[in-house]
Amino acid sequence: MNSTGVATTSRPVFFAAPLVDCAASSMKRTQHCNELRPADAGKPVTLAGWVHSRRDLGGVLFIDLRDREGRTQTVFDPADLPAEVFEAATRLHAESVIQVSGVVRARPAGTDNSKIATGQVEVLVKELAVLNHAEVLPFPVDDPEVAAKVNEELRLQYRYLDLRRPEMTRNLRLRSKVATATRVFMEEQGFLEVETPTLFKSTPEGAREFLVPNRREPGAFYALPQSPQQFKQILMCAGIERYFQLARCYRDEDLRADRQPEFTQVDIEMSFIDREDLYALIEGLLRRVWKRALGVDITLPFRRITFEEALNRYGIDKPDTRLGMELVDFTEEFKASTFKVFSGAVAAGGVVKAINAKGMAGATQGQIETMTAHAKSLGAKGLAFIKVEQGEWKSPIVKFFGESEKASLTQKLAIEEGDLILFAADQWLNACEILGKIRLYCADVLKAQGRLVVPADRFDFLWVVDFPLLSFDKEMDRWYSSHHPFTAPVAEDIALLKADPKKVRGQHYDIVVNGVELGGGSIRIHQPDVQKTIFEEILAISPEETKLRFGYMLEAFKYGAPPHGGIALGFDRLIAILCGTSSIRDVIAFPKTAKGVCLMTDSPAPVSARQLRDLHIEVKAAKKE
RNA sequence: GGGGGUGUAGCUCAAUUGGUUAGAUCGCUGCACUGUCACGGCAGAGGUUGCGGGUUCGAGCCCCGUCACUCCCGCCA
Repeated sequence: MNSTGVATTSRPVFFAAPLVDCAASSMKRTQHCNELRPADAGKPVTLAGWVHSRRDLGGVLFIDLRDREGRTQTVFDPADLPAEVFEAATRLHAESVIQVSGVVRARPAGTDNSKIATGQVEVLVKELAVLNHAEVLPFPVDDPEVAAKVNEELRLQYRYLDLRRPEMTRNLRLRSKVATATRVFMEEQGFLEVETPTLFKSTPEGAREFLVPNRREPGAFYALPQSPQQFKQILMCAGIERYFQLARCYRDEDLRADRQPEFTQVDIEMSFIDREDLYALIEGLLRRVWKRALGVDITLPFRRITFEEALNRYGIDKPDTRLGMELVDFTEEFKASTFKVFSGAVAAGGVVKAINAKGMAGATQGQIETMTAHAKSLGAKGLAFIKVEQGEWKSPIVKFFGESEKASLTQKLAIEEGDLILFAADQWLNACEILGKIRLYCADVLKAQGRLVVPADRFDFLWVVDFPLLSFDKEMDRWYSSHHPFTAPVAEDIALLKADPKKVRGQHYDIVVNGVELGGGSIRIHQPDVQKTIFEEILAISPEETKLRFGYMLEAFKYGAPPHGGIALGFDRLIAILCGTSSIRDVIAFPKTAKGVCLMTDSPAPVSARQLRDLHIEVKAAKKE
């Protein structure tokens, strides 16, 4: 096949490994498909890749050859080729894998293609090897517009075709780049990457776990870790001082666009630090990542906002500060209002808050109903609003407002023609959360109408701090950890632990960008007595239970535990933000559906009776037909 | 567990609101074509309208059930 005597060039060969196909092994590729330029004219080359498109003009045939790097046009001229080679080329389908040898030449004047990087040259083919003949595809991979709209079910079933699309390849490439940048940065900062077990022990707190049966002891199970939390703290006790890991984590909860049953965290833990050290570390890491991935210089340090302020101004603990439309408090103004819904809420210890959805006075009945449903889902009776149209305030409640109340609203909300004002009157947290949800809904509506434009390259980072350490579960009548039970209280609040648990702030922090919770962490408790107090007196876990579940940790803390803290960043979400996609499925090579199914391999799947017997498992549910 | 959306040719979508033989683009097959690059031209094939019931003279369209995908709530310490 190598009759043209294709020379080995001095250029670096893209893949050093030999091709598997024996027939073609004497003809390795010399360049990839995004490499040839006019300066290469006259060179004998060999390219390999997928048939991206074929243009058969009868006399002359063009095939665009594609590999991971790009595309190159190849030309088959029957005057120059044995009939059977030309014939074979005319029969090629899209996505067949071929290898061609030939000579590079500049394209004839006027036939350059400015859309591709190799558009000034082409390869005049002398030899062709069909390495794999592709059947007709279930969906096109060459047309970005059509391919992007293909039913996700098909894309997941034929994921290897989906991943050939340049958009998807780009995502995986960026993911790899960020993973490497992370490792390099953490290494520079003196961190050790330590792997922790994925066969762990069940820890009933938090997310539902995947259990792994074990054949040696009937009824005993491993669990896949929700995160390496406990191992990384024990590594601090082990004197590692600075640990990180790109850790795979598993949670058996219902899925979302940004949640998969298995996902990756950039997991970090450090000894002898306080919160400031951690903020600086993560800011440095994210600056490096943004620079490497997007070439963007992000501004440091990040803004900080307390949990309370985040709720007060944005109605959510992960604010998207790009959207404006901040919540405004009117508790004082409506304390004595004749509108009983407002004054009554204040009398009951609640607040009155409002937002101005600029330019949404034309909201449809359906949109108002959707917003009302949001409010009701959080326990509100209804949703009060004012439409400002034709210089008038159109609202069922405006008749209750006095002049000073109206003036105050106009001033504090900067009300103008075309605005929509929305109110919430309830207990503080609830009122904030209602308007927080409505604010996001309004932003979506305004974005769809083109009235709110958020630049794609804007990234609003912020630290959310001073979370309450504990939350109260009314149904269960007990306190539980807002974050996790190893979070240290803010030092000056420790005295309040038993007296007023609600007021205790945790040394917990979340990193948020554009309204997405990218990660969170905390300074941990390293004194066994404080930890014991939290477990037994606050969380009301019995000493026996504590010993059973966390005994090894409390034990480890007895023998010299350094003060320590850490954080975990959602790696998939991080990559999704960098790629500008809202679904992490687009940045995971082989994701699962919303029901946790892999459509390509058809897992999960039944196992044989023998496997079950070995594992001492009896399946009682009825078999599906 | 609950709510919304979607399901029609290999792909992406139509089908005048229950009425004749379910259409179009791309793809596919065939013909012709020597400078295309989303090649262009001519012709053709391709359908259990997700599946199962029901209402009706008549159902892609209405009703009930079911399956799959998707978005959201609950859940995710």
